Amino acid sequence: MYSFEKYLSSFTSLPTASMQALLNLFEPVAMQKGDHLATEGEFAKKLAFVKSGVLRAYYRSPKGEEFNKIFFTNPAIVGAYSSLITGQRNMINIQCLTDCELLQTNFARILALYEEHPMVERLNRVIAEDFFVKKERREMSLVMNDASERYAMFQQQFPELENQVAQYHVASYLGITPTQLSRIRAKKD
Amino acid sequence: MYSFEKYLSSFTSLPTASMQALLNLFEPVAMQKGDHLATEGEFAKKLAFVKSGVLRAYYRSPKGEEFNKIFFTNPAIVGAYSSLITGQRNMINIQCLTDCELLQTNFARILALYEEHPMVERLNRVIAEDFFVKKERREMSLVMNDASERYAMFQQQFPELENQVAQYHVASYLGITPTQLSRIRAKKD
DNA sequence: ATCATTTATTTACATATGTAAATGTTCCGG
DNA sequence: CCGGAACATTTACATATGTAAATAAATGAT
Repeated sequence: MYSFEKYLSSFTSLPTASMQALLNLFEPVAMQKGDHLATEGEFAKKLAFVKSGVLRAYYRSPKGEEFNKIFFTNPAIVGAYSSLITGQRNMINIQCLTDCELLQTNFARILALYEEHPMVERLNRVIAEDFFVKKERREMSLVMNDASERYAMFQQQFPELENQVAQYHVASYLGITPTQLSRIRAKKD
Repeated sequence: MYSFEKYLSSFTSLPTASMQALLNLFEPVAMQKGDHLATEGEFAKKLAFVKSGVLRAYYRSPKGEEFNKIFFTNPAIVGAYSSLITGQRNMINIQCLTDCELLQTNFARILALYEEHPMVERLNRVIAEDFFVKKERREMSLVMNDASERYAMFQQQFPELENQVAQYHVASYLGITPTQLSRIRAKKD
């Protein structure tokens, strides 16, 4: 398991005092399978680091269909990022697919560090940029690759995950129905 | 036409000196239809503001097919953002679809302002976050909406644009073939 | 262990979209 | 203006994927 500190350091190095100030904001939280970390319509407040377990972010269409957007496993930062940074109402849901151990804080507390610890703001920017790049890769693959290619990529990007979450969650992530995922799997053999 | 300064101010307010320092980095450039502002495989350097004209960002698949990712019209900031911020080789192409007037600079010159003008770094973060939110909306619509819904959304988001660029560019943006776009258009009447 | 519930696969059919080729249309350079 | 090139639409057919329902398999609670 990657530690939070090690994960943060992989983005940009922080003065020890700033790193400590930042780490101190987070407290351990145990969540259960099915629990939500963020719900659409709210104003998002929480940001967390995934120590263990699996979460998903998903949209819901007006008709109530759910669309999985991304999975989170250690190490990852999880939160309704768009809502946190814009202050707008949150449009996504974040839910534990297994029991999870998180390190959690209120995002406002991080913002409050900016003045005294400018490198925290820089870290935040670097993380935002990293999110951006990952999102770009996913967008690219949604347009350029067909479902069976995306399935192969999913297996590479999240090895093991296929055994930890329901097939229909994977299908939803790939943008297809469980039926179609079954067909793709059947064809591979 | 939105001015660059007004556009920047819409993100976050900057001290006059910082705004001036930033604006001074940019110089007017006239580009012709077909010219490229960024090409895949390079290390991106340029960042520009669109004063007039239309540009597209597009990927190319290994087989050489092109996939339009987004269009840029006034007011917008255009550049191979992922490459600029990560320093990795650029994966996208940015091309003028009409003659364009831009305000252009070398991204490194903006980074060089960070120490003396911390608000420029903040502005940059805010813009990165805005990109992120927009990208999220697009990703969402690629999964949740079918092509004919995406077409309607495109018409809303880029009114006028349909008359300025070739139909197959719009089709590529929607993730469908020109044939399919024709069918969708035919069905509307 | 057993049974009920959830999840996965399969089947049959419907629809959206792709491909390739033919046909129309628009646009631009001479 | 003309004629060719680029673009758009249409047609016919192929394929990917969706929907709904039946069946099979896995899982979890008692």
